[in-house]
Amino acid sequence: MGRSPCCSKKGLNRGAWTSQEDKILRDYVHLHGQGKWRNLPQSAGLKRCGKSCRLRWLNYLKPGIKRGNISTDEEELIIRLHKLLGNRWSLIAGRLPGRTDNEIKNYWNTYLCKKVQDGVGGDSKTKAPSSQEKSHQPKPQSILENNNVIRTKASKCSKLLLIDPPFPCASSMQKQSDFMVELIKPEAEPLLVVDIAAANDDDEKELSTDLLLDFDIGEICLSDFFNSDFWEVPDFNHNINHDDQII
DNA sequence: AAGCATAACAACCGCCGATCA
DNA sequence: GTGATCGGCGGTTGTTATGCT
Repeated sequence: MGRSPCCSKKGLNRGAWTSQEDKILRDYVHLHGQGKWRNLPQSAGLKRCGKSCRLRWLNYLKPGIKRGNISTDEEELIIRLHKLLGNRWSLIAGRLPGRTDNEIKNYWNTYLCKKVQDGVGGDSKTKAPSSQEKSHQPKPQSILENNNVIRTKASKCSKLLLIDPPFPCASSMQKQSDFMVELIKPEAEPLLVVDIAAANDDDEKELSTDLLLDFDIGEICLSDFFNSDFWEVPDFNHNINHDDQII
C-alpha cells in the first residue's frame, strides 16, 4: 500500500546529536510528555526526524537510563534471556532496569555474541579487555549453536505459553507463588512453539531452560512471567532432567 | 609515528502491528 | 472493510576510539 516516509528528510539534521538538540528535546518532553513523535520536531523546533527524536529520548535522555558498566549479573541475565527469547531486545531490556534495547543489542553484537560463541571468555585476540571486560568471567561451557531460542523477525509475540514442563523441583514452586503468573486458558492459542526436547545437547537444554526451573507451572503465560519480579530470583542454577516444551 | 584493523557505540532504515477515520 | 498514520522493534550501517604492526 505504500506508506509515506515518516518525515521528509530535506533539511533535517542527521548523525550525532548535539547537546543543544538534546536540551531542546529534553525540555520539550518534560513540558509536553512523550508521544506525537512525528509532530514533535516541528513543535519543538528540532530539525530531526520524529523517529530520531524518539530514539534519542528513549535511549539516552529518558530519566533513569544507565550507561555502560554492565555488571556480570546483568550480563549473565542477558545471556539467559537471549537464550530463551532470541533477539527480542525490547523484552530483554524490559528485565534490565535502566537498560535500553539498543544498548543491550549493541552489547550483544559486539561482545556477548563472541563470548557466547567462544564459550570461554570471548575474543582472545584483538585489543586488551577494557576494565569492564576484565570483570567478565569465562563461561564454563559453550552455549553456542543452541537453536532453542525463539527466533522472530519483527513479529511481535506478546504471549508465550509454557506447556506442562515436568519440572522436578515442582514442590518448591509454591514458595514462588507471589510472582507466579496467571494461568492461561486452555483454549488459548500458543503463538510460538519451541521444542527444546529437539535439542541434541543436554547441556544446552539445561541452559535453555534453567531460567524457568523454579516454577511449578502447568501452563503459564511467559509474558506475565517476565512482567513479574523474577529479577529477584536469586539462583537459576539448578540441575534438572527434562524434556521440556516451551510454547 | 603512521597506517591499518578491529571494537564499540550511536543512529538510521525498513518492516510490522495497532489504531483510527 | 480499507487504507493511512503512528509508535515500536530489530537489523544494519556509519563514525569514532582504541589497539596492533
